[in-house]
Amino acid sequence: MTVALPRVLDRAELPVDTAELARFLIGKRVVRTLAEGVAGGRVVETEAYGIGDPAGHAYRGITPRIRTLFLERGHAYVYLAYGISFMLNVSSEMPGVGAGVLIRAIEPTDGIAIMARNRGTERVRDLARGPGRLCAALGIDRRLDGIDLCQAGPLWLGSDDQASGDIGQGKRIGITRAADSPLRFYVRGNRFVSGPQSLNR
DNA sequence: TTGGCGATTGGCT
DNA sequence: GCCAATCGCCAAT
Repeated sequence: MTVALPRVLDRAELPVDTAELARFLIGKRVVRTLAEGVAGGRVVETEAYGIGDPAGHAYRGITPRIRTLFLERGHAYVYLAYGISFMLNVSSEMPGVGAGVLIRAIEPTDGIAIMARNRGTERVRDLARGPGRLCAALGIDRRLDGIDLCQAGPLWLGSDDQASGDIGQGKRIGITRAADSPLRFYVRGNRFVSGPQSLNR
């Protein structure tokens, strides 16, 4: 089943601060347009990698790979982690400043059959629970690095279609530097959020 | 030119 | 819970 498509988010709506943007994106929609149809869902988990963050990829300055993290807020930064999984980030600050928000999980709403095929599983809960799974489900790779997410196209951000629920905040997952900063945001109790249950209450 | 490493995942114990 | 898979990047040689 497919829900009516949301409105494309306007860049002016996006908070400039990285942590604020990470919280703002909870409940928004990620929409992927593929040859087979539209796929996507509601954002239920994000992490902020802000200015001067030792865990952020931009910490050591700009390089060719992370160039898109320095684009004006609302652009995609896609990279390959562990040689296995792609990660989708939303650039989050003013042009020339390197920072972003990692989209860690979405609650599938559209194109579930497409995502199931891309993921090789029928279990809806497992389609996009985790940043690598999310990219696999939506067919996101480096070809989408740098695209504008505030414009209708192959991948874009849409408005809320319902209240996002109670938002929790806690430590980020899977990092070693600055590991204790509470920069992860999630919908409390939502079963499409990744990580152990103990972190999602 | 090279070696160590990482914002993960899935399978096995 | 533990661990291997897998590869692009980049700091250091």
